[in-house]
Amino acid sequence: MMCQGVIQVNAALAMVGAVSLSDPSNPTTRVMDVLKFLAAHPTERFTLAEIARHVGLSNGSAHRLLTTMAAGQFLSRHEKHRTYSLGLSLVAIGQAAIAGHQGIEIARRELARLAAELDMQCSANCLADEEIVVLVKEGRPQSHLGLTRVGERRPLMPPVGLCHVAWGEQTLIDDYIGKARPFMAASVLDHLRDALPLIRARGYAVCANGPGAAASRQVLVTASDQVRDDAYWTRVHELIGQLSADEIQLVDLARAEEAGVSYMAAPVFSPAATVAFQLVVTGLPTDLDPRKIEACAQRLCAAAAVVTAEMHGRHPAG
Amino acid sequence: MMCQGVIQVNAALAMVGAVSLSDPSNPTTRVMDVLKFLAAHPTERFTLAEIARHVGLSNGSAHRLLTTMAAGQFLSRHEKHRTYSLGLSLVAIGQAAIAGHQGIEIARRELARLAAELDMQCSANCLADEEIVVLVKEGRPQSHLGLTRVGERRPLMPPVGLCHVAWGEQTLIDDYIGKARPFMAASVLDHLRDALPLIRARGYAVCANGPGAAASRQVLVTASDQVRDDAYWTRVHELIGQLSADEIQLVDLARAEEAGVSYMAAPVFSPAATVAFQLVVTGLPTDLDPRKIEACAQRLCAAAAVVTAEMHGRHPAG
DNA sequence: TCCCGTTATTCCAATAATGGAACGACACTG
DNA sequence: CAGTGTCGTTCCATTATTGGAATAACGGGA
Repeated sequence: MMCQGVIQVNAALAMVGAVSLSDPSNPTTRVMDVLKFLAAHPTERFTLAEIARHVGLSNGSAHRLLTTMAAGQFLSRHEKHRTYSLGLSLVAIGQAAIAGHQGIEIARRELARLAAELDMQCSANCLADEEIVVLVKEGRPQSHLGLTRVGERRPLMPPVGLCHVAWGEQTLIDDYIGKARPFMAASVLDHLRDALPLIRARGYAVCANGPGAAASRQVLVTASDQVRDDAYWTRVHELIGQLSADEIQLVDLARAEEAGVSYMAAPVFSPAATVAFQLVVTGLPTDLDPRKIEACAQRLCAAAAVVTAEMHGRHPAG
Repeated sequence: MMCQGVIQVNAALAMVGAVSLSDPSNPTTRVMDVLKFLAAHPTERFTLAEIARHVGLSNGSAHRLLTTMAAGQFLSRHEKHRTYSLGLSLVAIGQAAIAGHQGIEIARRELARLAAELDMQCSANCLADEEIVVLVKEGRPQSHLGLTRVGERRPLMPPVGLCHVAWGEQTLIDDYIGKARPFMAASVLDHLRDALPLIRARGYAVCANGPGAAASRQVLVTASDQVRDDAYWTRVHELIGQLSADEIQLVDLARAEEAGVSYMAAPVFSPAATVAFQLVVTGLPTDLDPRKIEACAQRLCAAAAVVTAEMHGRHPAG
């Protein structure tokens, strides 16, 4: 029956607040979309027309939007080339946001320590509106693939964001699995479902490397430069279908020796006992033996625990 | 005749882009206003009604605005207390904005060095839509008055923002002086006018301490907590009228021994040869002799020059 | 516990923003 | 140097958002 799916979707929407549903063209959303788009490309500059295309605006609307934002220094405008990028006001606002979330600075400190100890790439990301947003990055700057650049956004789809999902609300879990279902073999889907309790029990998530993970990375990274059109989503969905069980969650750490570990993640909890953000370690050597991996994971969890503690977070009861 | 004033105002508006004029209730502006308000109070949390009052919105509009922004993690919502503050997405966007403005990190480094050397409070601020926005702060954290907190905003009025004005466009100068004119004695106004070429020649601005400066600080600081209503502007205007010539710009450094220096500022130029932001030193000891003040100023200018150079800025030809 | 002031949320008519096209300007190219 | 495509800007009727009041849900105090 199709009914169940519909009910789930409605529940999720009611949960979120139904704003995105009833407002097909919310002006607030457009402002945020412009900022999100520009934040995903911090070093580039875009013309009015480019931005209009990327966020789906008419030139006329984009013109007033960008002019207004530039007037307030939310965007900085390069007069010569008529291009826009994030403005200085956002620097101030970003600093203020950090001041309001003590966890961020603590996380940065711990991630830097972690990156130095393990000589790996460490980052933190949070969940924003069905997307994963990179908040902090420490360690070897700008990996060869430019994989995780602060401000970048990726859709919440396997195999990323598992910590957000594993400790998230039931509706989020249902949504996550629901989005993956059409593209996964039944056995792999079951593996994904079973992975969540395991992640909760272990306290961290670990994904194996492999052709699916690599291809997925490739697409997601290169795709961050382009519009998320139907072709993009088709590719993403195809890639999800190609993921192996180990690439979704590595149950048996011994199997890591085959292809290595793609990433490990551990959650940081907020005072409200929800996942504030997750700490991620990537760029692990491929020749790590299970013992080393276990040690890395424990070190990562320790860092996450420190951050949780210092920001007065609480581990959810269950 | 009144005509001249009107002409000036129209010129200024045409300059800015006339967006703020023709759009009495621009939805983009409202988003920015909410962010600006929350950024000015990074550590506090506000209810929907409070925010609606402060930015001048109806509860209904504020509700959808805040809900939408919270859904995208532009605001974080405290479910228990139903309060809002800046969200994690803004952390990412702020980091991205910093990545796009190389000058910021260089400025932070130089300001930190400066603060350490001089044991004073150093900050950087930029001009945004007729307001001064604090971008960076280094040195003794949170002065006794909480004078300059990152994200805070102050109206562009004497005696602040002189570097922005002195090297700014003629329309900005006219606007600045025009706004001050109604509240200043003619002689003081002349002093202000004459100060701008002096600042350009010296390469920095320096204001003396005194009753006017102190009172002004007091009002501006305490006022950052409240709505900018008519009463607020009346007080600001009164205070501007009370400023002495030395409090606007200290022509003779020897006179500093009387009351000390309120602040010193030097401009950092962008590649387009405009003022990107200004570096400010505050919290100077009151017992500095003119030689020491001169040395401080030169050290400040050196820092500004380093930042300008490293971000490939150009000093304006004139 | 109840009450009361405040707050969050929903709804609809009034209002202001939007999108599309047309214009003017620019840069690039052959 | 002219042609051509793209870009930025302006304009107006259509359309979606806004503001205000009514409603519901708190939360603090006695």
